Amino acid sequence: MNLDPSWLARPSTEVAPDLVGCYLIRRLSEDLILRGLIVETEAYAPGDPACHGYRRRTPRNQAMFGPAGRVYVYIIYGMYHCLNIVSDADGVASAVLIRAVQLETLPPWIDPHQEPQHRVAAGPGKLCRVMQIDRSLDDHPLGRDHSLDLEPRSCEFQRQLETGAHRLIQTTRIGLTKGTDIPWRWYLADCKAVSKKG
DNA sequence: TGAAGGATTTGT
DNA sequence: CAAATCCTTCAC
Repeated sequence: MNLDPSWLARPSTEVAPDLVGCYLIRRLSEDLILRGLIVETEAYAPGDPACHGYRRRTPRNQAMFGPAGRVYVYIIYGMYHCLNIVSDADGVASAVLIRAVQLETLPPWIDPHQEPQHRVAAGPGKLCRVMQIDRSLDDHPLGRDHSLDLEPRSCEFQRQLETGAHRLIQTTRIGLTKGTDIPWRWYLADCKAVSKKG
């Protein structure tokens, strides 16, 4: 990972906005590496009724309680997977849901006629589908030697944020029944790859 | 052991 | 707006 590991060992509400603009790397083989610009994230943290770790540690959510720099992957609605980057200190149930990425290049099995490239990973379930992320990766570490990795923002992206050429919007999270009023969702303004507006 | 429900997506 | 679809969690 091109990021200092301690960078993720902060509260998810700090990590989530900082992850927007970073790259998610999926290494499927030597020849097939997918890179996606993270454009939308959500934070889940202790004391948050929507957090899977809100009640207690279970076999499903145990990865969230682990150290920062690993991933928490779960199945939702019986048919989609969602990818989280585990954050904060070891023992703290904290993670950042990656809700959307903008893929640099499409994997060869995706037909560009079916859907525009900027929409194929617009949504947490869709990005896991197109990047072939499932529960077999749950609790796996991020890193240069691993099938999942993270790269920091480019200098140019950072500068565009600072000059206002890119804007980060903070608002409420999507699809929840609890904690609906907590504004822990961040996305890149005017980005076509974001799952939903608002 | 059973039932309710869910951090979604898609099509009507 | 409702269905698809099944795993997890909690109650009895």
